[in-house]
Amino acid sequence: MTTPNNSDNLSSEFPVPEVVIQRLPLYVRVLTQYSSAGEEVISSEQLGSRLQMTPAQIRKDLSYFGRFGKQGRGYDVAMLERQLREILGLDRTWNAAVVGMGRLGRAVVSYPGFAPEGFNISAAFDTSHDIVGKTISGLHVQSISQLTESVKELDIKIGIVTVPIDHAQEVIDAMVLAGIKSILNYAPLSPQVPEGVTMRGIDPVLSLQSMTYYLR
Amino acid sequence: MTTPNNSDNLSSEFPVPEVVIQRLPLYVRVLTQYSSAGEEVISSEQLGSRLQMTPAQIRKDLSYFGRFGKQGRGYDVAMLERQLREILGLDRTWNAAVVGMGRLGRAVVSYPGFAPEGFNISAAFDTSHDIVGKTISGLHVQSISQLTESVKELDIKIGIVTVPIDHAQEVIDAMVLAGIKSILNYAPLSPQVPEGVTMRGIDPVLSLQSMTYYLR
DNA sequence: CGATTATTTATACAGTGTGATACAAAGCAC
DNA sequence: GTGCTTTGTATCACACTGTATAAATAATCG
Repeated sequence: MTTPNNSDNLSSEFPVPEVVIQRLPLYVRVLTQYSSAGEEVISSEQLGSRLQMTPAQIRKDLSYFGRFGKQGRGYDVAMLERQLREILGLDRTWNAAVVGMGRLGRAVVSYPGFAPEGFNISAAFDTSHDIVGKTISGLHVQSISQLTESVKELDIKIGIVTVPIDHAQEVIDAMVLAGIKSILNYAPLSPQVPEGVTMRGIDPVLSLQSMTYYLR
Repeated sequence: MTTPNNSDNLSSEFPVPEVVIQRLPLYVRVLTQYSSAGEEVISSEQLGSRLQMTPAQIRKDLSYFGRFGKQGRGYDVAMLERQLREILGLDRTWNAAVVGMGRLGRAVVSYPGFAPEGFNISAAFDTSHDIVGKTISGLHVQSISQLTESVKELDIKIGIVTVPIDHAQEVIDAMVLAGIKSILNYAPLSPQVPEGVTMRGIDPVLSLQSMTYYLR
């Protein structure tokens, strides 16, 4: 049985599988689209066909957190979106710090996709003295030694790593030391992080390298 | 039993799980590091500690493709790297086309991480007449209508999508029509692709949105 | 140089976790 | 109230991960 306690399915009672958590943002995205298309109700069938998943998979994922649907009708789009955003912690904004203000870091801080989703890049850091002190995209670039201080001052909860591979692990260590618990890593390596710190890697080369297998 | 045929473990005989394929590039990466550090032999134990995996996991993954190790010794670094690269199709170069020459597309074509790994961006496309005809990072930007022709002419096997979300699906459809079987998608949506086409999404917002769950 | 010990792979086996199927219960429409 | 739709979940099936072990190789020592 997937749900060890059949009397109550609230999320905090037992761990929700990581895969499920990773799918929730997909649901949110589709719900947002449906909502702006003026739809008020959506079925697991409709959600599933959009995401190429079985309807049952979606129902089961949602059942980890409660009962959101109406039988014979489906899910209220606005309500479900609101609930899922709350579950994921997307009903507020989050401050992030970018470390590494080279080409990649500049691209990240000027990427317009973060802010509308509630992710504010509120501080920028680098190790090189050539860059520290400059202002890039409205951000004053600070020395990495100021990281801990800024994290506290600006309530930064997310670290974004855009340094070259040979500095990545030390930057990540510094982030962990500064109390950051969520790290988005653009450097092409698999870093070591302690328990309790969540890491996600963005690595297009890795994606390409696994696709070529199917090309031969 | 995971290996339905115990007499022969060669890859082509039965499907290798997708998760395994996605881990192989990680192994290649660590092997490359070990190799350039002058190490000649590596154990599944060492590989595992680098990637935070159990040694048995690694041995089992490798066993899908053959017997590469020597008992009591480990794996020959150079040999295993060569074998894995061959399995993944990384023992050659691949040509890719980028569609969408806005901010993101420009960042992608100027990203220096692709070429050293054998991925050459050999053509660039856009829909906007403002951009078509310009030269960006040494690439002549063509109209999307020329895609099929270029794919054949330049032996392009990989498509990279960097258009805004509202054009992404049609661009992907065009790529599929042009015979492209591997697509790397930077647009924040879950596109529909037919069987036989492999898709990988690069979406930092999605990654952030699943990490915030653990922050609350 | 042969025997013994240590190491490490390859794999059988077991347990866990994830996805699909099936159906009873619940709501809606007419 | 009857029939239709869709959810929530129990059950099943399968894929994946971890444990344990036999076989093979290397290293050590008498």
